[in-house]
Amino acid sequence: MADAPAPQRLEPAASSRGKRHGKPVPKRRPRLPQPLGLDVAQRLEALILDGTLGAGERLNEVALARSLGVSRGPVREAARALEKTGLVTVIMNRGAFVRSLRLEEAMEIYEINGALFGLAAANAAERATPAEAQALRSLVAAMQAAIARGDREGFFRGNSAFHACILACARNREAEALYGQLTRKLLLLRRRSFEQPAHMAEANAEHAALLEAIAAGDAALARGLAEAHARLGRVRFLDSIGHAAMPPQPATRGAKAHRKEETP
Amino acid sequence: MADAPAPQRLEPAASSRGKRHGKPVPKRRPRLPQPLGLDVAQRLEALILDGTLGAGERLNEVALARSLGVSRGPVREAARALEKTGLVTVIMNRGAFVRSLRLEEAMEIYEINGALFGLAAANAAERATPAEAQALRSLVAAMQAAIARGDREGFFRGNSAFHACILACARNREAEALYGQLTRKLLLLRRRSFEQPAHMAEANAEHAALLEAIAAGDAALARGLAEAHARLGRVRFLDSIGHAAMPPQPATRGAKAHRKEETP
DNA sequence: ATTCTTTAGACTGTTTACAGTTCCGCCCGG
DNA sequence: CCGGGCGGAACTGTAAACAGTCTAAAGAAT
Repeated sequence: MADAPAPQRLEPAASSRGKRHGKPVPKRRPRLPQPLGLDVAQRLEALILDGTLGAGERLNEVALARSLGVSRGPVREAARALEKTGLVTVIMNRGAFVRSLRLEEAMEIYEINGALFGLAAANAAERATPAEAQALRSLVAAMQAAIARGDREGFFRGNSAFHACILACARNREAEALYGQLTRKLLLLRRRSFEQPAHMAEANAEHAALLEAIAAGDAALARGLAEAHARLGRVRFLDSIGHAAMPPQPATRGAKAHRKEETP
Repeated sequence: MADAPAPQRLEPAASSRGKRHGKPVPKRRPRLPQPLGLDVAQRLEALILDGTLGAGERLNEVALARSLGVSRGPVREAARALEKTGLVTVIMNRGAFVRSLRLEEAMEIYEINGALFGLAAANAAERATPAEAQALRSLVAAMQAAIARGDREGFFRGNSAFHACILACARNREAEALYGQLTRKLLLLRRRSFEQPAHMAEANAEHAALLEAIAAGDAALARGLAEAHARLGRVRFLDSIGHAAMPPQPATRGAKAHRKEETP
């Protein structure tokens, strides 16, 4: 009995909109150039990938609306958008739930990402400009420096930038968007990138080889290296979480999860 | 100023809900098991792929809502969902427009589809059951029959089923969904599949070879054949529309399109 | 005649209100 | 003691109302 049977409330009192002194987020928004729903969606996505909204948690429309200072409409739109990107699941008459990525699905996404990355690398080898190749080179150097000083976060950022840069070199906007979306989805599982130093060094060596293949214009080699990198990245990920299944159930913080919390 | 300064709104015909004698679809819907927005999205998608909603046309929320017998909320949701799938573009304060796929984007999608299909074929070679192989075989036979009797529609259905079956054999739900989505998006461009008989025969020969590779469990060969099939399919598509650019602009029917109709 | 300004209209973005459903606790009968 | 209806609260789905924006046509000035 971790919590009282009382209904969970994000806001304690919150009787109505009559009082004006304690309201948390009633601030006027200064002419947003984009629809509110999009903004809300981005914020919700950040909240989810950030872990503030735990896996399996329900997105209470009214609570979120009050918390974000908007009405339910944009929140609904945002939830539906996030459903399309796969971050939440919507069930009729029950609401939107933060999706918990099963390991199996993550493996599927890794496969797709590998194919996409291989395609991008091959294209990049044929189409990348010298400037882009140089950018890749400096990114690899930056990652090496991050590894040397044990900067996991820096490595993570460099890694993301490196992959994104290759996708950009491929001149395939669709693939670029798709890859970004899938990669974000993977973040559902590995909340925080806590790679081991050995892993980082290994990955960056692969990066260097791939970069050279691209710079040399060898599409076939680049593709092979990229696919191998994706496969090895998957293996490294599995290794970093214990090599075996380890379903993400022990991580569910029971404090927030008090209902059945199933996400079919 | 007690007298109405200007509160009286002159009724611009067909604006308010004053008249309702000619309402086309006010019928009560019998408890739909899915949210209305989803249903509306599916109907809109059909309308778009069907060509009823021409390229570049604006989706008038109120008109569509009345026409479908629902309110604007679900229509908005549907439009946003279709935006996520890439069938429409939404512009702030201007509305949702049926997207016209440029040839360049279609080529990008063809590339992605090729990578995805290659991945699926390789997996299928390793994981397909004998029953599934048999299903593929009968599909190829059915397509052959359709070709023999000049049944373009039948061939098209068989072709879709064949590809979908391979994706299903790959045991990668994510890839399956993605492939379907991308393929549907391609339908924006080639409204009606009017392949030439020679094209159909060529494609089916490739199907047969691919099928054999999958049945034999040769993943590498299957992947190569699948990717080649995708590439050749792209070439055939280009050939069937004139081999050159031919931008899809002449299709804008002026009757419905009275504005500038640009879709950036 | 042409161009700039004004002004009305239509439509989208957002909010608010209502109806139906689901879920939880509670009471009652076995 | 336990299982099964029963009522109420909370929440979602949907509809309608409100407010701001963009478009476009009409009028005035050059």
